[in-house]
Amino acid sequence: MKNRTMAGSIGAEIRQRILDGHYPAGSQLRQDGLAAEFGASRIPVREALFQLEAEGLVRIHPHRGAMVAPLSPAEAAEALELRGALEPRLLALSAPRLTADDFARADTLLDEYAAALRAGATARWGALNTDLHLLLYSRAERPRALGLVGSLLAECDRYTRLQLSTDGAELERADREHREIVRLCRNGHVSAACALLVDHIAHVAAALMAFLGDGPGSTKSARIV
Amino acid sequence: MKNRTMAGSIGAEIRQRILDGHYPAGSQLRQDGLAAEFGASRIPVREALFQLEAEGLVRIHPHRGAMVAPLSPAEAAEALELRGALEPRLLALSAPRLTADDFARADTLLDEYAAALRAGATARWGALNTDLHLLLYSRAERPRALGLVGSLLAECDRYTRLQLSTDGAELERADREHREIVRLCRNGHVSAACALLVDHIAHVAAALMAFLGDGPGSTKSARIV
DNA sequence: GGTGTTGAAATTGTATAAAATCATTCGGGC
DNA sequence: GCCCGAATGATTTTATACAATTTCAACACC
Repeated sequence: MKNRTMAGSIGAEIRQRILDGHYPAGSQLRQDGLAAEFGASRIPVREALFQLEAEGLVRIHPHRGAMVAPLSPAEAAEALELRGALEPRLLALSAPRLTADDFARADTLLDEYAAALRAGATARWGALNTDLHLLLYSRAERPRALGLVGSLLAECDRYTRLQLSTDGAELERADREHREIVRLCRNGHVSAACALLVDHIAHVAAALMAFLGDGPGSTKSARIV
Repeated sequence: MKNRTMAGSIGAEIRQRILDGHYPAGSQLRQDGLAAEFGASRIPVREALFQLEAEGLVRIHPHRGAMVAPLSPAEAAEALELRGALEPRLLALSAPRLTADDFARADTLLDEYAAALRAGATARWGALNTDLHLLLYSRAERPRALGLVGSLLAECDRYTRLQLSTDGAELERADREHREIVRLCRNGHVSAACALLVDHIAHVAAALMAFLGDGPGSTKSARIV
């Protein structure tokens, strides 16, 4: 446990379980049960839930408890819209300042990504994707925007995980685009990298919308929630 | 008190006091003192502080307490950058859907603004500015972006309040631009309104940066923090 | 048969009190 | 004289206990 406070570590664990799908979307998160599960009191659990609500992963209704934020096409679209508005700006600021160590770490992430791709380990993909994107923006010196994009990436991972259970071809395309973005950044072609990033996010959005619209269920929200 | 929970009303009150300057930037917020001040326990105070930290108005260091988020030119610049990235998109989506009632309410806000301007009541200005901007974006159907912009507007108000103590001319310019934006939206000139909004935010940013740089103190951060 | 009401059970919100952590200060050693 | 370390004080963090609110179900009533 690297977190100094219990609320922080509990929050990190709950976040992980939400992203893993261990706590399904829309399910109630009872403070008492969580407290018993973590061997703690309800107060650090409450604080963890508040933090997760700020990140958008949990919804809290006063006197009615907390639930895992439901998945809806509208919210996925909004999250991807925000990513499309913010990430290119961050990349434009950060790319010229990326160091050799940063690119080395990016290569490592890309290799891990490819390994997970061959192994079919979709569980690792979400974290790797988030780490790569945040690494590319890390030199922008925009801490608030960076934290916000981190939350958005986590939220998008929840939807992408659904999508990947039926369609794995998107992963290869994402891998190619990631490699190309890194390559363009390394060679100093910042504006080209940003343009490709815009396409990348737009394509993820389009594919996800197509998937959410053509889901096996009859109605969209019913299938997802 | 319209809030259903005590933590909510305490949070609203603390937020108001931060925006009013009643709790100055960088000052410690002791849970015990706040609890005594509100006649409540420390737990709802804690939850209120967590919520305010998510909005960016409060910084919490584990085991070291909470403080009002300090003011720095870098953070002001980032907040205005984010506003510049988000608000035009929201206006483009919302403007075509604004109703007659919305415009009537906008006129009311503009009149109140003008009245406050004549009376020299800069205290009212922040809330009116926030309300007007959020009203213009309210039909975009982007709840997450709207909440985020609300937080950014609140944060910007803290800096603008500083600036207005020495320079009141900016208020008139803002008033003119607000009226023009509303007029363009009402007449269906959405893209022109968005372009003016971009200029509006850019000008606020430039004026604020000039003020923060030319402050009476020698160094920038020392004067502000 | 449908609807409104009333009661109990469960869950959340709050208060009080104990435990852990951090900053400070005083004393001792180099 | 200056730096390092332990005790002290304050503050946060967590646990336990209590109060307020909501929800669900049974039941009377229209």
